[in-house]
Amino acid sequence: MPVLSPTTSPTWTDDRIELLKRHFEAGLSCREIAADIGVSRNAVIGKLSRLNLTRGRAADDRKDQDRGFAPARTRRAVPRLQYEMLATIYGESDGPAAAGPIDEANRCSLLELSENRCRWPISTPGEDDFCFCGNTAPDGQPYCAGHSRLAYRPNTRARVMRG
DNA sequence: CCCTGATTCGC
DNA sequence: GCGAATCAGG
Repeated sequence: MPVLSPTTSPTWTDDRIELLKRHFEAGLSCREIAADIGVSRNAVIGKLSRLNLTRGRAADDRKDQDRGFAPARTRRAVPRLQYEMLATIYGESDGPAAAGPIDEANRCSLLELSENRCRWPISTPGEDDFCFCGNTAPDGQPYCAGHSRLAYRPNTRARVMRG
C-alpha cells in the first residue's frame, strides 16, 4: 500500500499533539507552545480544551457570553502579535550596562532643585527622608540619564525567555 | 495596559 | 474537529 495522501494541510497530527502535550506538561505557556509548534495560541488552547487538558479551570460555569452576532468573522490573521513580540525580544539591542549612573550622593530637597537637577523622588512624600535625586539632568529633561530610562519605559516587560 | 487562559461558535 | 473571536482574571 502507498504511504498516504495528505491532500489537505496536516493540521493536528500525532506528533504535533505529542509536542503539544509534552510542552504543556513541561509547564510551557500556551503562547510558547504555539510559537514552537507554529500555530496560533488559540489553536493550542482550543486543542487542549478539546483534549480536556486544561490546566486550571474545569470547563464549568462562566456566565453568559456573546451570542447572536456575526459581523464578519472570517480570516483576520493575527499571528502578527507574535511576530511583533518576537521581533521586539530578539531585536532588543539595548545597552546591557552603563545606562543608569544613579548617584545618591547628590540628593537634595525640593527647595534645592533647579532646572538642571533630576527631580526623581526618593522615598515617600511626607516622610522624613523624602528628597530628590539631584543629579545633573540633561537640558529639557526633568530627570537625569539614569532616571529618564526608568521614567520612560520603552519595554518594561523585558522578560528573558530561555532560548 | 498587556498577557495568559478558557469558552463559544462559525466554518 | 479546527481555530478566530471573545470574555475573564492577573
